[in-house]
Amino acid sequence: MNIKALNGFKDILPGEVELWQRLEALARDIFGRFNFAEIRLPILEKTDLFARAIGEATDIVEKEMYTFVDKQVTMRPEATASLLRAYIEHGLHVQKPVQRLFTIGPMFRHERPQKGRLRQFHQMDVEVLGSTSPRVDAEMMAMGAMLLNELGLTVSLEINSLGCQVCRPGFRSNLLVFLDDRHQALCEDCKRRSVTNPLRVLDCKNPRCREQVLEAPSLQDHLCTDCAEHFNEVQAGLDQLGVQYRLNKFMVRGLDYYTRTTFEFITGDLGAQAAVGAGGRYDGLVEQLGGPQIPGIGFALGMERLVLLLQQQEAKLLASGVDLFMAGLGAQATHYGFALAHALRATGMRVAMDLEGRSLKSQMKQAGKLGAAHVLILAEEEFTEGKAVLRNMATQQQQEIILQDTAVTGQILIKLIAS
RNA sequence: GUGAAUGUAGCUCAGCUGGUGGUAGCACUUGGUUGUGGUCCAGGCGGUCGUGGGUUCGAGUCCCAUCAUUCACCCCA
Repeated sequence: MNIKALNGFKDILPGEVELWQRLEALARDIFGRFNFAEIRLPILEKTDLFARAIGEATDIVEKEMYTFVDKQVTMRPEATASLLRAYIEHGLHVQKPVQRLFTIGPMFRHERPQKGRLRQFHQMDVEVLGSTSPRVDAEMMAMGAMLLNELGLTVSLEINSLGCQVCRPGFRSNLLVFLDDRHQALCEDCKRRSVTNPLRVLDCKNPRCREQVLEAPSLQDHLCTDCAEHFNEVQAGLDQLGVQYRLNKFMVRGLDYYTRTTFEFITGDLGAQAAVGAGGRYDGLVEQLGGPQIPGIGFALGMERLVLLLQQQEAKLLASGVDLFMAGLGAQATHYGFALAHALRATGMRVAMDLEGRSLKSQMKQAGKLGAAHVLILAEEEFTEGKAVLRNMATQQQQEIILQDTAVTGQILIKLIAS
């Protein structure tokens, strides 16, 4: 076998899939509690959409997109751009002044894979459009925290404010002056960053840069009164809802569209991939994409990273996949069991049956491995007398049952197993 | 895109300075129990040693290339 999955692409096998299902089910439940509606979006969009939304100069757009060059289309590297496109295209802002939407699905970025980072990865993406209320920011983070908490994960929340079009330019030019003075002391990456994306120098991991940056002009001191007040109210909201967080004035988000509130859910258990979820406000983005002047805020959770944490933090789930194992011995009895299994499945019961004609011992082994709650033993001798044996695998108790036609026997079994 | 490490059974791994691929563990399977699971015991199935070259009488082992994986950088969820 020399055909393998592509580098950075993974199969999710039975065993792990159950974890994904549990994650999605809980997320849908919680998003529902907060009155979010699901939206399903295409994976392929015009390349231009992402270039405009994410930013021409970002790494994602510059070198990480899967693009069909001849068709000018790209497999989405993130969900927000697509979601806003759909929002604008269908005039959802007219239907409801505030839209709360979420979407779940695969994203694609051509990066070098490593732990918690794949080329096809999955995100749960949540957005609120049409509100500038700081309560929305707080509620959104509270919802993320609730999900992580109910998954049993310990993850910390860091927040910051990046200001708006009014206050960011002033901060940016002050920062540029500061970085110019220290240029020689910065690492190579930061020398480059100070030209391409100066804000990113603030969260460089290099200890020397960190030291330099300690005295850098603070974003907090440059916030205009509106932004400062907004950020204060966000924090007040988090306090009111009892959400733990930490102010990180060096936190900068990578995508160009963020304004004001930004936040990250961080773990120390995933190596270099600390962020399991992150997002922020993007008050100018809808307009920038050709829509009306509508504010928005959103965040994405990395599902691979959550699943890794669930596995790592021993959040195990062991559910029996089988209610009944049908064990048949002999042609006549097996013939009857084949039909009985089908009748039971039609009523909703999960029934497993070995169709290979193996020994009873082997069939019992299979039943044990599958975690079957009960086994119906249809053996030649009893079968000719119209009887069979129902075994409770947990208690090891067995009882004889009288066989009738499959429909009637099915009803009897359902009652016996339920009791 | 950069750096480093690693590729031997379905999985986890032994295999020394080159000399016949491991009674290895897990998993799968058969039997011990003429018809009863999870434990135990005995057997069985299972390998192009990532791939392609080279050195050598001889390569899993050394050299080169290539592909893949992992971790880190970059970036990001």
